[in-house]
Amino acid sequence: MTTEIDTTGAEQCPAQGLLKTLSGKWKPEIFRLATEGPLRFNALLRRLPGSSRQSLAVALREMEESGLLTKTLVRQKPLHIEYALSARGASLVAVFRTLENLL
Amino acid sequence: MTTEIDTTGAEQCPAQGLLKTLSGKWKPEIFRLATEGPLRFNALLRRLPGSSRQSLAVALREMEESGLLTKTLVRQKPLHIEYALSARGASLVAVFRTLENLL
DNA sequence: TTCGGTAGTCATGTTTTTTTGACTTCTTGC
DNA sequence: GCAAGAAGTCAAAAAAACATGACTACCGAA
Repeated sequence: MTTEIDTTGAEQCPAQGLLKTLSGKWKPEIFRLATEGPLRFNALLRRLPGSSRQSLAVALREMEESGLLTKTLVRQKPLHIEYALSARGASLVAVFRTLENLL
Repeated sequence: MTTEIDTTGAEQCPAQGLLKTLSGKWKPEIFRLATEGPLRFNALLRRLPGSSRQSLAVALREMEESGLLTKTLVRQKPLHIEYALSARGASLVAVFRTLENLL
């Protein structure tokens, strides 16, 4: 393996970053499901037939890191984690709705 | 090759289609360059170091099919083809600008 | 009629992304 | 302690995306 220089930070436009955080086989659908309410890992896995634990874990981590989702430990009945739309994520929903009127 | 059932049309939300037509290694940058003016195949190839004729051909075709770009034969000096933003593509630019204020 | 410039296609190989299946950690209930 | 359900991790295989190099087709000028 040769040493690579990372030039991915040299983006020409802020929207490119967003496209990246929403690109991938499952992220768009995860985002849409998140607009319907908070998500739990295993339940999400079942709602995305053909997906895998691995890709979901990666997608959720990246979407959280980019500030689209929040990850919350819920101290209740069966102690679990909830992924929900962040404020930033919610503001995106509005933009997407605008988008739908143009398409 | 096994027979596959195409369920890609069963999208839950119009924005998903858009994300698809803008996902891939080069499409976002092609889109951005298109906002600066019409593009020609070989010139575009040179402006995207590391890209290939093949991926560009595919990306341009898909972006045209999805109505983001128009493809025009220009009957002039060195008879060429121009890829330009369609009206629909241009309206997206406005949305992206809105987006940038949220990020 | 051959040449240079246009815009591609095609087969192949490499690289990246995703899936698969086994394994881990934590917590609660029995 | 042991099992069961939560949310993962890891290595390896399979699939998809992309790059490379050779080739095609079209037009206009020499």
